[in-house]
This record gives sequence, C-alpha cells and structure tokens, in this order.
Amino acid sequence: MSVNPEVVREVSEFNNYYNSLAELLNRHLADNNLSLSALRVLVKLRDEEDQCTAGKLIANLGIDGGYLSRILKTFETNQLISKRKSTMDGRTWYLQLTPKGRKLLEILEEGSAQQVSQLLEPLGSEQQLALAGAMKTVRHILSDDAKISADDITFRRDLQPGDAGFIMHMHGSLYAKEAGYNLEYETHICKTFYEFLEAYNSSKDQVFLAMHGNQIIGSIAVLGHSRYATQMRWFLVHPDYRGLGIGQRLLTEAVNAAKEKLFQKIYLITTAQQVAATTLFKKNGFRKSGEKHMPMWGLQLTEERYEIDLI
Amino acid sequence: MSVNPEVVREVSEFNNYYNSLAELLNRHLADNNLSLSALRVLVKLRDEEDQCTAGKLIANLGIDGGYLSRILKTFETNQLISKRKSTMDGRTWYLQLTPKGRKLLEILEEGSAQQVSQLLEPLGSEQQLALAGAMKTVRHILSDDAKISADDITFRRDLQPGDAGFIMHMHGSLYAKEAGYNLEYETHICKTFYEFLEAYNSSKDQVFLAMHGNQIIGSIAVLGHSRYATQMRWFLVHPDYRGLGIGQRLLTEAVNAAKEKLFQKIYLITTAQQVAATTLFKKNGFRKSGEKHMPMWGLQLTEERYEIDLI
DNA sequence: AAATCTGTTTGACAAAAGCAATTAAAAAAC
DNA sequence: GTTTTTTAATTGCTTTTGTCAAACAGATTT
Repeated sequence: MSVNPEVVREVSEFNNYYNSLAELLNRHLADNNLSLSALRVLVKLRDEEDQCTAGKLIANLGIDGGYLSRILKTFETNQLISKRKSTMDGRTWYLQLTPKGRKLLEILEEGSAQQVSQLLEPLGSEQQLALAGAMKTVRHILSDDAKISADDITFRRDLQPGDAGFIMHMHGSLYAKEAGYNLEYETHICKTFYEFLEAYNSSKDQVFLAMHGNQIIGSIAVLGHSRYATQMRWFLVHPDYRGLGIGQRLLTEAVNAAKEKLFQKIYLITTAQQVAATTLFKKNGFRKSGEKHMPMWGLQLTEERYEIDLI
Repeated sequence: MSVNPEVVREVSEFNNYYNSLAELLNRHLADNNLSLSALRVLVKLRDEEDQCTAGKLIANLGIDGGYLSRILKTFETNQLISKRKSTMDGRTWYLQLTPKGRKLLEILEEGSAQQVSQLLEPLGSEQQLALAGAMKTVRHILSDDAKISADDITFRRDLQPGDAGFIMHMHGSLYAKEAGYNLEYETHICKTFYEFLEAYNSSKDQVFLAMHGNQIIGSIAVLGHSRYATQMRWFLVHPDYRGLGIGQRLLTEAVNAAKEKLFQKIYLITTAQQVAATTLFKKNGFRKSGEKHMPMWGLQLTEERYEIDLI
C-alpha cells in the first residue's frame, strides 16, 4: 500500500510529541528502581499466558540478550520471578511472575494511573472520552492484538438527538463505498427516517444501537407499520466491527422486541447483494417472500423481501 | 475535573503500548549517535524562533542542566550549533542551529519518515487517515500549542453520500447539547434534508463543507427556492473548531455562490438564541425581517428571519 | 563592597544498554 | 557414534545516558 506523506508527517510529529510526554508518564518508574525495559519484561511476563522463555522476550521486546539476562537475574534475586528448567531443552528456563512480582506490577500500575490522572485532571469529561477513543483507535489500527472484543461493545435502546443523522450517515457512506450506491440511497434513508421520526411511538417502534464508547457502530430497528406486522430497518454494522457477533445480537434484540410488542410477523426489504445480511436472516428463520429486479440507486439490483412469523 | 477511571486505564495501556512502538520508531537515532534527549534539544532549537538559551531548554524539556551542558558541548564541537554571548547577561549564551545542524535534523527526520512509512505500509489508505486523525486528536487534546489552525481546515463543495446524514447528526446532537433542543429538531432537519435531496439541483443549490481531514466540521448551504430568492440552511461549525474564522468563511462562500447563481436575495430562519450566528449575519449585511415567539423543539424560542439583498 | 541569587559548567558516579566472547545443551553432519 | 554446527543463555567489558552535588562566574540585592 502506498503511504500518504501527510500521514507520515503527522505520525512523526506525534512521535516527537509523545516522546516528551512519555518522559512524564514514566517518571514513577524511577521510584521503584526499574528501567523501562525492565517494566516491559515484567508486563510481558504477566501477559504471556503460555510459558515464557528468555528467547521469547528477546524476540518480542527486541532487547539485548545480555541485558535481559541481567534484568532477569535481579528479578530473581528480588523474588519477582521464578525459573523452571524445561524438560524439553536443558538450556531454556520457563519464567513466571511470583505473587510478589504481580504485586509490584500492580503497584507500578497504580503509580502510572496517578501520573495519568494528573494529566487528565485539567480536561473536561468529553475531552477525556475523546482522548481515550483516539488512543484506542491508534492502538487498534497499529496493533493486531488490540483487536476490539465484543466486551467493548455496549447496546443502547433509546434514540437520542443525533442518532438518526449518524445512522443515516453510516448507511449513506458505507453503502456508497461497499456497494457503489449513489446519493439516491441516502435520500431514501432520509425519507425513511423522516417518516419514522414524525410518527415515533415507543410502544410500537424500537431502535437498537451498538456502541463503541460514545460512537454508534451498528444499528437496527423494528417499526410497527400495522397492528400485525412490523418492518425491520437500518440493519447495519460498521465494517471495522464485523465478525464480533454484533449483527446477530442486534437481530436477536430486534426480533425479541417485536415479539414483546406482540407483533405477528416481521418483514424487511433488502437486496440480494447483501449476502452477509440475508444469510443471517435465513439462519434466524426468515424466509424470502418476494424479489424484484429493478434499477435502484444507480445500479441494477435485486430487491428482496424477507419475513418471519412470530407466532 | 474528576477523572474517568476507564479513561485512565486506556491512557495507561496506550502508554504501555506506545513505549514498545517508540523503541521501533526511534531506532534510527542510534545510527546518528544521538540520544532521544539530544534529538529533543535539536528540534527545540529549530522550533524556538527567538533566541534560545540553555536555561530555556532546561525548563522546556525538563532535562538535567549538567547533562544538557554536555550535549550542547558535543553539538558545538560537531558544529551543529553556534553560541553567541548575550549582551544583557554575560552568563548566558544564545544558541542556534548551524546549517550543518539543520541538515542533520533533516536527515534524521528523513530516517524517521522511513521508519514511519514502514509502519504504515501494511495499512489501507483510510486506516492511514484515521490514524493520523486520531493522533492529531490526542495531541490536540493534551497539548495547548498543538491547536488546530485554520490551515488544517479544507473546504469541499460537493455533496457525497453520507454527508447529509452527518450534517444532520451534527445538528441533532450539538443543538441538543448546547441549546437543549429535543428530537423534534432533528426531525425538522431530517425533513429539510429530505426535501433538499429529492430535488437537488446543482444549478440552484450549493452545499459547502468545512473539513478537518476526512471529518466534516462545518456546513452551510444555499437552496434556490424560487427564481429570485435562495434560502440559507444548515449553518454550523463544530464547537471544537470555533474561533478560527470557519463560520465567516462558510458564510462568504455561501453568499458568493448565491450571487454567482444570480439570486437577488438570500433569506434564512434562525432563532434569537443563536447569538454567535446572528451577530455574524448582521456583520455580513443581513437584516432581521421578522420574528415570532413560539414553542419549538421542546422550548419557548424566538424564531427570527434574516435576509440580504444581493443586487 | 559583601552577600545572595542565577545561568551554566565541571567532576564523580550510577544506571542503562550494547557488543563480544563464553558456556552448555541440542541438532545436524559426517 | 563421534564431530561439527547451531542455539539459548550467561558473563565480562565497554559505551552511553543520565543524575547529583559542587564549583564558577556574572547579575542582583543588601
């Protein structure tokens, strides 16, 4: 992939900036007679669940073997780690933190938290959240293992000001990017939202939002159009958050809501191009009840109707 | 301000993560026999436009005086900096980079850019942009001087899929937060967008967006409602970006567009509560042509109409 | 003019980190 | 089945980085 020079500049400047900041944030290490490298070793030893060896640390942390050896030795004399000889290979030792080592790490993290708190103290609560979000984004993009887990996702069932616009934004931009839909599609979504908002009634309508922090990353809704049938709409999960089961969770919530509100059936309109979605619908008991080829949103699409009986 | 423990955790983890990353990004320094501190001194000397002294560096970079003295000495013997005795104070020296020093800094930054490029290489272009945006946000929140400048803002006059939704989102959430409007307001915005999108015609309608990276942070539009008059709508600048003249710039662009399209007058509807906006309108030649007290969007508001003749 | 203060330098030293040689066990080659 | 080579870890030696306290010299105050 080609590299955007503007991005390179920003990353370099950020690095420069963060180097100064790190100085401040890592100051508490000195109080515990630990070097940054030593800390990293300690952390790695805790996080590495299967047996860790010196070689692994060298490879993972990129630190000199001799230096590491000395660090480990002092750890051992201070009873922060224990070594166990490998039965496979007489040269290697399995390393693990002792309770005392864990304890120290906790203390260190407490100290770190205090430094951080001091840094955050002058910031407003929104700014704090924005900061955490941005940092999470950075980590998420750069590291493979800082993957967002389903635990980070929360769900919300009230519609707050700004939500409708954001869902519309997600639909407009994502379908344009992923499926090539034109502006007419967003116009259509806009219309559906206008109709919905004008007649919003929580006894028959229900919106569900999947959130990451204060950011909407998935949506679904059931809209009671008659006494018997409810229409499912705005089913979407942001591509960065797919594969975490969020779609299934939203769908389940929506179906349950429809049942609770005593609707007899749910129907929805989608296109055959939405393979992931239609697969999920079928898996959840929906059946195709109609299809129609037609020019839509700048493309030639197959509109499909699905429905499910709830009783 | 109280500190959010979740945020503290994320910042700590981020710091932890970045410590490892910094190792990688700063590796090129060793090739030039420079310590991180030495680099910071060099950068500071370049960026500090007025004469820099050792004391200033100590205060700004938080580095030990003795250590700094030595760093500066080696810089001097390597002809990277030159010293000039102060006429005010015989103890202090004014320090500045020599051309050779500047040159070295450039080489270093080139090296840094290469490291960064390597890091960015596996990322997609959107991810790169998202990364830069997030880093900018972090710096922006944490440092006072990394303020966003007007230079970082670009303007766009085409309406892409997703834009309408995002503008609606901004209106809905910001007016709710800042003015206490309820969901009816977003419904209203949704209606205006639906009407607009259905009949969008670039010969009479024009949207302007202020962008920070790929994020919309301000908007305005003129919508030709008759042959003579055009309505101005969706005038908003995100609070984080106010005071940079973005509002004025948007307004000017909108008025110019209306003139170009040969409209004879512009009118707009706002509320008396929007003091910043109405002040700007008046400053730009708009005059109030009507007002009406009425319950709107959950509040008792004064709706105002402004207009300006273009010929 | 003496005392104090301030900006910078120097000396002594400790901690952090890197490099090369060494040891011992494992794997590969003969 | 022994020898050679490779690999994991350690040890000795060195450089670099950074800290602390004392010294110095010019400025400021008393």
